Amino acid sequence: MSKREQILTEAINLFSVKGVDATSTRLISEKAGVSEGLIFKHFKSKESLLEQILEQNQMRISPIITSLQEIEEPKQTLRYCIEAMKKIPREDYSYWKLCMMVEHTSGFKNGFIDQLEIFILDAFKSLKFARATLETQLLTQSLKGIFSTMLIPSNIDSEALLTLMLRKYQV
Amino acid sequence: MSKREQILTEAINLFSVKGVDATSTRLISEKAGVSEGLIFKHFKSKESLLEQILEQNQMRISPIITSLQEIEEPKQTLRYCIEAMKKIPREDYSYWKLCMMVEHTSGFKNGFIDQLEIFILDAFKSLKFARATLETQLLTQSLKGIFSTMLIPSNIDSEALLTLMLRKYQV
Amino acid sequence: MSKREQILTEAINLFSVKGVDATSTRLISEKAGVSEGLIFKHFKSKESLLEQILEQNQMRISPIITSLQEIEEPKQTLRYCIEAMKKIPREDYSYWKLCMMVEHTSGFKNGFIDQLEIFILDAFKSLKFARATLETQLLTQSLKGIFSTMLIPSNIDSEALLTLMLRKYQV
Amino acid sequence: MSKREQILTEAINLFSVKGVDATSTRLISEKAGVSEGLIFKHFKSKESLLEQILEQNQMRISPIITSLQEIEEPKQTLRYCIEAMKKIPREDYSYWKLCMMVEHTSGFKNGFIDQLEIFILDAFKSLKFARATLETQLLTQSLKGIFSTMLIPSNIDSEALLTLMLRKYQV
DNA sequence: CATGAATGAGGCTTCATTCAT
DNA sequence: AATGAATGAAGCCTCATTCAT
Repeated sequence: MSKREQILTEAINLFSVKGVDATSTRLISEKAGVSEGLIFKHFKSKESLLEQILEQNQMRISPIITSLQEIEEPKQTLRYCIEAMKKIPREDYSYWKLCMMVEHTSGFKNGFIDQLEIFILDAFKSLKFARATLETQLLTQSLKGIFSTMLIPSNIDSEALLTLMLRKYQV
Repeated sequence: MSKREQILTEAINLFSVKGVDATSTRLISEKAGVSEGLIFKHFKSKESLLEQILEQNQMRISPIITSLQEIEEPKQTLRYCIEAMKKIPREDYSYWKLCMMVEHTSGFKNGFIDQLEIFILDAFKSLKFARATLETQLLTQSLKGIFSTMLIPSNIDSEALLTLMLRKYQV
Repeated sequence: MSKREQILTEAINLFSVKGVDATSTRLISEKAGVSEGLIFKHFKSKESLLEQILEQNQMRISPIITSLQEIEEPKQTLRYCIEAMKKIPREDYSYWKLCMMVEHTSGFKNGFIDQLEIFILDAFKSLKFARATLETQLLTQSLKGIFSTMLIPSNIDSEALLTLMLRKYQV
Repeated sequence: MSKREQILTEAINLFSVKGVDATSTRLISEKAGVSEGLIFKHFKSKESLLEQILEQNQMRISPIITSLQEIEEPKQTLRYCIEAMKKIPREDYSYWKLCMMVEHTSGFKNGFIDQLEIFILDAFKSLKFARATLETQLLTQSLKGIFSTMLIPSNIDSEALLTLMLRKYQV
């Protein structure tokens, strides 16, 4: 792993645990085992480091989106979306938690669940749900709630919640 | 409003908008129209200021809890819980948003919805739901998701989401 | 003990233990059980509080000086001076330690031993010591060294040192 | 002289003149011609800066100790100890004054004279003094008293005092 | 590519002091 | 005489960032 990548990795970890502002570039450099100056050589500024991290969105979600696009049956789409968060590799949790945290202070809106929204909407429409948009928003927000129990340590069995959800939507 | 209260008010506002770490005590003092030193006379430290804010939990939620306790019919309890967030005074939004944000970095867990959990659980049990605990967790997390759309600016009609939710639970 | 005196007492204690600069008026007020403002009502400023403390010099040393003045025999004077520090009441130790400390940073020079100097000089002169002045300075500085072992906790038996000194001067 | 050394030098000077607490890191940085932050890059904290200064003890005294160790004749040892303070380079005065001042508030005990103590004790023992320990303590404290007249501006001729002392001990 | 010395701005906090009550 | 709220200046320290090497 290149030094650049080490910095990225540690920054994500620290940002997601302590928050962006509470994480100093000094600490990042120490954990990454590089000099503090190198962070600025590679990323210009702390803010831009954060931006570049958040831009990893595409790269981290694309395999899941690709699979989604291949599904034709709307019910299956729905099931896939509800269970999608189970497919996230454990080492990406920090990244998605960071996305979640950032949503509160900046206008950023590219959490994991957000990106499933269009697929869910299409599925509901295909299934002739009255008020498909509203149904989409409801499911989306519910999934966000469940997703957060996966990212923040808690003693909630998120998989069980997803199973229950599947049954509710009969998919 | 006493100067102490002005400080509390401005701190909540700023914390909830910019985040705790990104809000300087200097800025709080300016917005509150007091000297910076006064913050520390009243609250000892920035950290303890945050703690004292978070302790307002009881005071801010008790009217709603009190009403809840008087309800006997479980279906009505459920309806009340689902619609509870509508009863939050607008001037408390910042406070609850702050609670939400804090959940991610500290272990703090007293968001608004969290406190409805026991009532929801009792209701589900009374209604003989199989897996009442799981149902409770699902509803709770869904409500959290919806609640966050109320606190973070978005173009989602949260009231409509709640209505839809009521219908789903047939209450 | 009046509140004014309580302030004085605690100020002396704290100054002598932590040093003047490291002792805050707030701490003094707390230990003295009075409000911080009262210190300034009585003493105008922290600096002036210190000055008023240091002015207690006369009051704290006069009984010893009085006895000294009544002695006619020079050898007895010498013995009295050497043993004088034994006559200091224990509750005055803090005061004299403070005097000692202050000597290093301000030009203040009224430590306990300093005030014996003229009597020692007279005695040496009466005893026809060659270089009476020099002898005086030597004895004075030696006594200062011994005195400091009384004021700063150490495992030196200062009384024994004084006895040895008496023997050296054959008084 | 490196910036780190400039900081050390100025810190010693200011500490010894105004006292540690009365010397601000800002002032040190200004006198040293560096930014205030650099002090903390090099020394972590003001307290640790002081500690690192006090640790210079060995470095500053070792040439004198080395010479002492080479002396075999006890009388000569005694003479050397009594006159040792004359061998201190003038630019070290501030350092030793600081050591002296610090003795009063912290438990620190490595003043210049303290380190001659074992040699003096050995000498007295070799010379078959009754109560060698007591004699040592007496001489030590006397020398401390004299030493302080060298470090604090006064119109006492400390060299003359030392000469007188030599004669008293007949060395 | 990588470091480490260096900086200026700003952060939290404490201080001595004042003033209305 | 006594308090407690309030202040402005200053203190120590950390931060993101730059630059020479």
